[in-house]
Amino acid sequence: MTKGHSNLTQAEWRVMECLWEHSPRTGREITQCLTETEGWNRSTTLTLLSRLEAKGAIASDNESGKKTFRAVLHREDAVLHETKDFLKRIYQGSVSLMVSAMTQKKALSKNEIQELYTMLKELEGAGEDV
Amino acid sequence: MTKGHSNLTQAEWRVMECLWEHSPRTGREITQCLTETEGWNRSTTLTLLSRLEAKGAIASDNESGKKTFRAVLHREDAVLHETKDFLKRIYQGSVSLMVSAMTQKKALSKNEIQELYTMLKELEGAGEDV
DNA sequence: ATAGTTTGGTTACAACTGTAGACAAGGAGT
DNA sequence: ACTCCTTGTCTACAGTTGTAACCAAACTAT
Repeated sequence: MTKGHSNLTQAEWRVMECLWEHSPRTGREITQCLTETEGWNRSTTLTLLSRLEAKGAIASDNESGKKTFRAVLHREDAVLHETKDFLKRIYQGSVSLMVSAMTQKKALSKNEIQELYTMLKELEGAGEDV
Repeated sequence: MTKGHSNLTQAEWRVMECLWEHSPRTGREITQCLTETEGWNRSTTLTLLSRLEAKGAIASDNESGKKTFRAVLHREDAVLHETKDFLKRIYQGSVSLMVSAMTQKKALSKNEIQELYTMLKELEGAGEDV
């Protein structure tokens, strides 16, 4: 799998996005959200929710009769994990290699470059005095 | 799928790496390479080779009795495709978002940052007069 | 020619994914 | 209490992926 081991699948990722956006949420809200954005059948979303709960990525609370789901896995962590995994697989773990490859292929817009540059300039500056 | 549509799977990617390193190559060389690096059974590699050929990512030549395989899909293209796909999935397509996320999580070494910065500085310079 | 070794192809199979129908428990309206 | 809707669980199923055993053609050394 573009994925490794306990990574999220693409479909699961979509569910998480939905929960990260706003958590906790009722099943109704989640299924609705994904029916709209992905055209999924209610069951599909529910199944994904189970799988995610099994994986420990989300949890459900059932207090007061109303069941709600909430993300346990933090977006940042998932993102970082996925990113590292990706970089390792394709670029031996190096971001610079990636950026280099992209620029070579002219896959970065002027804007992107500019933005990146500015960001790094700051980092460099901040880094000086550490 | 961590993958979109006609993307390479992780295992397939490994086979391609092997072929990209040096192409064309005989089945023997490839299976050997992957047995060493991945511990795969000969058959496993052969199966992957078939699948890759079916996908059109590689091709085989059988002239002079000796069969050889060669990469058809170029590494750069595969890499670019995979990268775009990844960025879209996780960072709405933005590299800067990615770098930003990584720095926030302190997932970039000083070196990486330095390297990136230098690279971009040049790009910026080159960009001026386009 | 014969037997053993390479080598490639075919088939298999379990785990994982995407996707959803069927069913059951809990509420709401009458 | 009875029926209808809502909501969650279970089951299913086809396609993909990782992994490999098995078989047959080719090749090699006697």
